Amino acid sequence: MTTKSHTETPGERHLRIGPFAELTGTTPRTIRYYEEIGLLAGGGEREQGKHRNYTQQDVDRIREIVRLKNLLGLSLEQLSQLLEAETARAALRKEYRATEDPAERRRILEQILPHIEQQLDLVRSRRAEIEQLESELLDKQQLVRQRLEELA
Amino acid sequence: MTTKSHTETPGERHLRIGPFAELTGTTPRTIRYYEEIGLLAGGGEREQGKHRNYTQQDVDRIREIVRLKNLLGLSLEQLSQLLEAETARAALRKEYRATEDPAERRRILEQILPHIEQQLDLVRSRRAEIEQLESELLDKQQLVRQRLEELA
DNA sequence: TTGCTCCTCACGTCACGTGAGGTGGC
DNA sequence: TTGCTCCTCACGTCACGTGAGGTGGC
Repeated sequence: MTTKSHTETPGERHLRIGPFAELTGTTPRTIRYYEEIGLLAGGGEREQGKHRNYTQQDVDRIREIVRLKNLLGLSLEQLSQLLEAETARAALRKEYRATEDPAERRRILEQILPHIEQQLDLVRSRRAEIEQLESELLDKQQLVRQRLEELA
Repeated sequence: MTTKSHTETPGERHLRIGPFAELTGTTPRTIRYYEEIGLLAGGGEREQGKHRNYTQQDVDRIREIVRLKNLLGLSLEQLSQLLEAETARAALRKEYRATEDPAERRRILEQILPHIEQQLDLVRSRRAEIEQLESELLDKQQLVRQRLEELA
């Protein structure tokens, strides 16, 4: 067994695009496309022609993108805006940890709340639509079952 | 006020593509495209160049397509298959109404059930995903709120 | 008859899929 | 060194959007 020349850190760029895509439920082409349109900073600086490398944080980020895209049916344009807010939030978190001042901390936390609210609104209205569809299907099912009973 | 030369029937082809698209939450282009790929029988027989006309039934059908597409994220290929089953079900309903034989009716009803089950499965797994996302967001929100309390 | 809506091409776009031909790195 | 994965074009595809130029029907 070979030994790594350095210890693993969570932000280490040890993932190549293949395994990275697999971990995020996408394909290498999708990852390159997201980089192309600016959704994803291309695995750090990289000389032309060299391989992309990703971190575990990148995995989390893309997983989140894919999830929102699939579940909410957002365009990459819309996702891009949502992610800008997400990035802004990450910056705020950093600020948060950097300060000890309670007033400052309160200001930061209060900025985060409306962003969560916004996502919750999207998710809730989707859930309402799904539940509506589900209940209609259940009604149909019930109707058919009832008729079957009547035939017995 | 002008009088129609005939009485309104539910299956009457009185809708032109514009209002039809609006009623279904789509665009004329989308409707033509669905016809092009065979998802929709093009508003009855029609001589080349003449206007398409649709019925209220068509409205219901396309609304259902759009809903399933948006909520479940299905491709038109997958929808096409789902709609074949739907069409088969419509045929079964007709058979159902045409017969009085209880054994025959039972057979028909039992064919319909698994189809509803299938759609329910799709819808339920979607709902589970949405609910998972929602609960994660609620957790985040709760965490931020708690920290705000601690600062007070 | 005049407008408005509709018609049919046909090219554009978004979000990737799919090779082709070549290079990087364990 | 050999394979495998990665690289960059670049064209294809799905689900429409968007004109262009022309005709239908209240």
